[in-house]
Amino acid sequence: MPGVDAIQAVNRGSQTRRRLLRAGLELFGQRDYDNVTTRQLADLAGANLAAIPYHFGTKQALYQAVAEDIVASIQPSTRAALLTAGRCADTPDAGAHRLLQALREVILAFSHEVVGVADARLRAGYILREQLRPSASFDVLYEGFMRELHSVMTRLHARLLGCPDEDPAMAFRCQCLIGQVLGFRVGREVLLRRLNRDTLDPRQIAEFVADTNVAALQREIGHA
Amino acid sequence: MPGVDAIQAVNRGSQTRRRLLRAGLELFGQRDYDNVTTRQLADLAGANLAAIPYHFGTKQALYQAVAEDIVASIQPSTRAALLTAGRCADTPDAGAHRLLQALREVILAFSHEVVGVADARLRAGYILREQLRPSASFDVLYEGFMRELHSVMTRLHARLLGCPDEDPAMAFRCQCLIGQVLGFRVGREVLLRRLNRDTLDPRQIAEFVADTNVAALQREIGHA
DNA sequence: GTCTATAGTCGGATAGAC
DNA sequence: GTCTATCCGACTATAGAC
Repeated sequence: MPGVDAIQAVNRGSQTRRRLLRAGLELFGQRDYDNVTTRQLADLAGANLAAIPYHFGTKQALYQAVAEDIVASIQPSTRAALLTAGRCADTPDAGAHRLLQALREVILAFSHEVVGVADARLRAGYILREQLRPSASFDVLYEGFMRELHSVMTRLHARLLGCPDEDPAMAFRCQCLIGQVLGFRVGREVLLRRLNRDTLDPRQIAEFVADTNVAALQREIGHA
Repeated sequence: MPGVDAIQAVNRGSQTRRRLLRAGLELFGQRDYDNVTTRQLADLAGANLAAIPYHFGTKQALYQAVAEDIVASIQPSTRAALLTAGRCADTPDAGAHRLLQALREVILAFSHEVVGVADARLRAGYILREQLRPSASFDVLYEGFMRELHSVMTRLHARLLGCPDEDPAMAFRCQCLIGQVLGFRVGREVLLRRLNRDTLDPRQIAEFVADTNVAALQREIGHA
């Protein structure tokens, strides 16, 4: 049986670990890997420099642990929206209205993750950097989230437009849709300058993207 | 009058300078500022390490000179498309067909710059990094290209939809459009995995984005 | 203009006391 | 588990010969 001292030591250790992960998200979300020093990570976490090799082995391993943490902290509501939409796309007699509704929910959830939730800026920063220069963390992010998002959206589009799931045009449409959301994150500075503002309302962005795309699809289906 | 030797020295110097700029685009387009060393720049340019301080003063100054080079090397055809479209948006009696045609040309030109031309990947890499973490180079890029692109697209949309230029919704739409193109650059890895391919055809991307957006606008106008 | 050699700084990781 | 002290390597920029 472990003594009280040992248990306290374990708790202290796991808290240091958590604070290092938090500092990792904060710093790697804002700056490139090589622009973040182990000293900054340790300082921000209120930990000692040697705590990084101790808890993670290397700086690189801490960086990857942050990716796993990002995947693990995706909102349950987003997971639920993807699950519902996936089922909906698999239901043969689902009508256009229900498919569009599901797509709308997925876009809103994804937008919320990218521009809405508390750490959205940091997490999106980390993910975008991984996209520009994939490392081992990219697989974690892809398998943990992106693959399913892409797959569900593609199948919804295929059903709505009466195309096979494998039609490349469906993947292209889906890529455009994701790009629209990411554009508000990547091109944020440009948009702020254009609008002469210094903030953007995340909900407004999410609803704008969802509404314009759903409306466009509605017109496209009606027209066909 | 400068002697033959002096002229040859000047030529050699300006060629070294040009090769350093080229190496800068190559390396800063792929990696973050701090992930590129002056040694790598000098090696790739076939120049000496000390040539960087000599020609540019500092590594940072070389980095900024690359931004100016990017703006300067935007295709004349793209400049022409923007100019034509801007004039078109300012012509009070321009019909929807002409406005849509102009928009189409601008999207094609922009897509070509981002995914088509020879150094598109490198230039887009540089610009995307600047968007994620703006430095002094961001102003160069914004004033040299982005502002006009955004402005022209916004005005075209405003005319097409009968809204005032200042309507934030027009800027939002424009942002979505730009995001769609950038999405194929940023999310390239994800799309390739989804399609189980290892290349994408730039022309296909450009025409896909242009066609889907123009068609959607046509339906929207017809419907209103 | 170009080169070699070097100064000066800072980074990640380790060793070993507590 | 945490700390201090330290090693070793890599980087930018400069000095000064050619």
